[in-house]
Amino acid sequence: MVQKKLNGPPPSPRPRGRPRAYRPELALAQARDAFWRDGFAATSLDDLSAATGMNRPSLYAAFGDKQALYVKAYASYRAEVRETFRPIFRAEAPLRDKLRRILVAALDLYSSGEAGPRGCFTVLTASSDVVADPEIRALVVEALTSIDEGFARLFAAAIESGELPGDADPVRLAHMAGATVHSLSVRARAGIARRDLERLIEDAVVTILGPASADPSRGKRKAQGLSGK
Amino acid sequence: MVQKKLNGPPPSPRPRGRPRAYRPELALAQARDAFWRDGFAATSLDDLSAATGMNRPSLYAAFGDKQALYVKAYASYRAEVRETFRPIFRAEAPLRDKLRRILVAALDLYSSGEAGPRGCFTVLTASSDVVADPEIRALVVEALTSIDEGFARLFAAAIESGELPGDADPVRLAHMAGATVHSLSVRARAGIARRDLERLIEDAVVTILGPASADPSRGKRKAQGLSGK
DNA sequence: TGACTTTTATACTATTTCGCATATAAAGGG
DNA sequence: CCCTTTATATGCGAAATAGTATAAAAGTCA
Repeated sequence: MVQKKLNGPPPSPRPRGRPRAYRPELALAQARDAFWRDGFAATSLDDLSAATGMNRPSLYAAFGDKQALYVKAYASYRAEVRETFRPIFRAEAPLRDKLRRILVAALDLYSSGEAGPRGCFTVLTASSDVVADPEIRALVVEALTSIDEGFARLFAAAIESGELPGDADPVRLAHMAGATVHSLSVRARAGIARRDLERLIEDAVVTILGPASADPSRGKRKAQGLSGK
Repeated sequence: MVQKKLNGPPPSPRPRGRPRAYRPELALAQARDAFWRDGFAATSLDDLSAATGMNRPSLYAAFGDKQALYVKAYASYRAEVRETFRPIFRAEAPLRDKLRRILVAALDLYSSGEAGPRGCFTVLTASSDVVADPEIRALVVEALTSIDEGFARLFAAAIESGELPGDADPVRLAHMAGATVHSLSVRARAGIARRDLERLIEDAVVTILGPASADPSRGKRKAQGLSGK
């Protein structure tokens, strides 16, 4: 019985012509790395061609012109960052540990890069191009908002669970956590030593949540910088 | 009595050749604005020529090549920023007002720019070029350090004067104030509304110094987020 | 096998970019 | 009035850059 034409979409329908010599997702990640390091203007198509292993006509066929490729690369960065942080934000853990883990994960991300730490694509690379390109600006605003909202949800949940006092202002705390993330990004890219950045993280945790109780057996922590507005 | 040759340096000795058609300081400021807006790579010599009104040979004679001009432009930015903030840091005022004024002055600076807000040259433009140029990196590290140290001195003086409790940690508070500045810069350049950024400033002041006392007649403010290392 | 389809590889063009060579302009000195 | 000095103006040229035309390659389908 011939069933070829009756099948739904097979797992791999093998397209008609010559097969691709690259994997689109991988190539996009490599282009993203190049843009992330050098920015839009300083990354030439030759650089992108070398980074992806694709020649220019293939780049154009796959992603469009340089501008379109940049937008796609940045969007892929954002998607990957979301995937990285979602489980950390959702993890079951005490608020203080969770906040610290989030900031350390951000630091890890910003410190990565073979040719030196790159900071955050949103904060450094894309923000620079914001003046020239409204599409990038919209993406950057969305990213900044999303950071704040993630932290605000975190703190709101902590109020709900009693880990923060009821009169704490989640938006205010989220602003400061977001500012810490931005600052980590800038400092990491400047090459500030990791030890100093870990110190910054501790300073932020203490400032946002108050000093850790010396005696964990006491149910109520010394809450500082929490209430008000 | 002929005294021409005996005089010390006259106020304007009139140099020998054809007089300059530009004022070096002004031209440098205009080049700085161009770099500030678009970054190193995206600013061409034609752009710089148009911005300064100088043609390229004059640019080279006055400032050297593009790289050297960039470094000089960034250095001039730093010098101007220092001049702007020195009096605000030194002003005689309550700590809370002073901190707020500093942050508002930063916001004003970052919001400036004819073609949209530019953020901080250090945080956005120069940081992007840090990966490629060690000289820029050194300047950026110096700038970041200088921000932290300025705030740390401010808080240390406040401890000295009794405005902050003796066990407050000036470096920790300075880290958070610096982070607020970095965050303001990023958000301003992204085009976040000024109202929201003023809210961020208030949130930072409250988080760093604790909520303002509702009753100023009481000598001791409710100190929050202040003590502890 | 041979027509068809899609991708890759090479080479090309038009433009931009940086840096500089050369010629001209505007001042002072003797 | 001519020479020297310094700056400006024009424009050249080599290299880089973005984007594309064209042809070869590597598959499928019948």
